[in-house]
Amino acid sequence: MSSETNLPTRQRRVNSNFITEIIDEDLRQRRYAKIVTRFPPEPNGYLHIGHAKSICLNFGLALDYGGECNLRFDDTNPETESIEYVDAAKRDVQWLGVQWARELYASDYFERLYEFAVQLITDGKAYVDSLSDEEISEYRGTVTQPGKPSPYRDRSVEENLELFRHMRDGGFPDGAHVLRAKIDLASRNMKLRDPVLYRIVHAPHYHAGDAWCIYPLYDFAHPLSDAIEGISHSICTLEFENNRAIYDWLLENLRGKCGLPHAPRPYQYEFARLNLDYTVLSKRKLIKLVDGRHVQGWDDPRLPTLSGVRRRGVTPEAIREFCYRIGVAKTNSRVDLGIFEAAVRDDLNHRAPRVLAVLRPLKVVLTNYPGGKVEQLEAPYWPHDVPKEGWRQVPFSRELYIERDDFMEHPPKGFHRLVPGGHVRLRHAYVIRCDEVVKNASGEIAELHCTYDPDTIGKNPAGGAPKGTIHWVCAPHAVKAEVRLYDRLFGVADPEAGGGEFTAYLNPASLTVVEGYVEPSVLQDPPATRYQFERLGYFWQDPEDSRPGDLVFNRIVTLRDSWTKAQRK
RNA sequence: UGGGGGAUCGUCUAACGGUAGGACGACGGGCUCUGGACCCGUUAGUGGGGGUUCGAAUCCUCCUCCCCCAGCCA
Repeated sequence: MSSETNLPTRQRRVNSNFITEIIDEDLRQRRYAKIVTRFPPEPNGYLHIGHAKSICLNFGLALDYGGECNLRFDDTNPETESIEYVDAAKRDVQWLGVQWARELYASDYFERLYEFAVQLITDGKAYVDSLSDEEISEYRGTVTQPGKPSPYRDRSVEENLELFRHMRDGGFPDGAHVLRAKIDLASRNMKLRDPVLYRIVHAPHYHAGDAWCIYPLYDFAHPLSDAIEGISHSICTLEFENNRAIYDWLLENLRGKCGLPHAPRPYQYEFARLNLDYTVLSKRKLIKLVDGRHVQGWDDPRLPTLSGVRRRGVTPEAIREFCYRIGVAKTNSRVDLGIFEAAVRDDLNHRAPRVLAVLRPLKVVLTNYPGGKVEQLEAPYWPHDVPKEGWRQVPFSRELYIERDDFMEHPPKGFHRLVPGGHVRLRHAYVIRCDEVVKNASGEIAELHCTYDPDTIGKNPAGGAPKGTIHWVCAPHAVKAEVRLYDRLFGVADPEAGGGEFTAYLNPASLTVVEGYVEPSVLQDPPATRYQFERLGYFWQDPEDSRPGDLVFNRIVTLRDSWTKAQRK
């Protein structure tokens, strides 16, 4: 299977899909000198991993085919857009590790777009309509009934030109007139029933300032922006399939005019947007979660926003790998969260040094260990299967903390951890035996009295290897830390299904905060270090809230856990 | 009831008239001072009916189901 990319499949940023096939054919036919794509966010919300799919696709194709990809802000609606979102989007795109050829704004084309509109009017292909928005809606008909022409549809070119100029000059209030394409009121495609091209909005624009009081709509601005930039392949999502007819109509009527080349021209292709289990990927719903204080901001680590997953600790490489794995197609689909988590774990497994931390401490006293003694044990950062080297010292003394879950007074079958009278290996340290369970007045387990076997560093005791190894932290040296345990944001796979308000399905346990202990070596590390807390998961310090004397860790993702899985059966 | 799209293992995705493959998962085994990782194996799919063909996921036909379209949002 030869390809125009000349790249072996494994080195491609984008798995072959229906779009790469189109590009291969276009290149074979020499329709374009090079491929040019664009990522066109509207700056009215934060980017999320659905956008990451589009970013990886558009920038990935540019890389694979030696073309280029622009970052273009599709900013034609002054009432919802702001510079905050532009800055956030740029930050997120850069963080993802892609590089745009040019940073562009549709609003920079407003003057050219105006000229295109005048050209359409001059050609008798657009007219100023003075119906109200309700009337326009009525006149448009329904999916089964054709629309009927507005009484203003046959205004003269001169009158249209005059009116349109006055629209621009500010002579009319909002909604008084619109500019419409003169296409076909009876079209089976509703989008073609004389779509509105311009509306009057007396509002300043965050980028264009107060230069305009008329603004183009997406259907007008987008294809022409593509054409201005020399885009070859304009990739968008499935819900724009019907809009493609307007896209083509505009470019066919304007190509070769107003400075646009006759050829080549861009073509639009649509792929299925990403849906991910247990979360929502729609700007409207994300805004609602943020504004409704269901989460603590756009960068809340539970959110699927790029700023959220970044703060959570997920790396851009993991996001890109995820996008590579899920592929691109036209089928509406919903991706299993497991695919995302697997990509995150695969990335972190080779990136994160292992350290010991205890989230729900249970004190262990080693009754046969000398009171004032402290040993420094050498512990490797990496397991045998990760080809990296490095060690740190971990202190060991008479009092330790272990995980409460790692001790059971009445264990079920198959429990390989500490039990009364049983042995267990302390990771990188000794084998201990539990001699006594000490309880408080209310009958809860307060601490464990154990004895250690001094001859078990690096070797097994005479009685044979214990069944389990558990993690621990030396009590007098333990570093206290707040640990934020994140779980899925919603309790159901598809919060948008089933009717009702989607916020009703929010998972009340999406955030659990515990006070735990981490081994003291982490104090020596750069704060952005990502760790595996052995047997618990991957963690890093929260970039916003963690302080040198007041550590806060986020759980990025858990480890696969075949024990609890087996327990459920 | 109109138009535009889409249907392949549980999930995502390949195949371009010639052995239905991969990833995630699940299941079983191995290894292991992490119940992690890794290794091996197994499971499991072409929505349905006709037709063309030596041969069909792929071409034709009928049907079913799903998504999108009646914003002066994108």
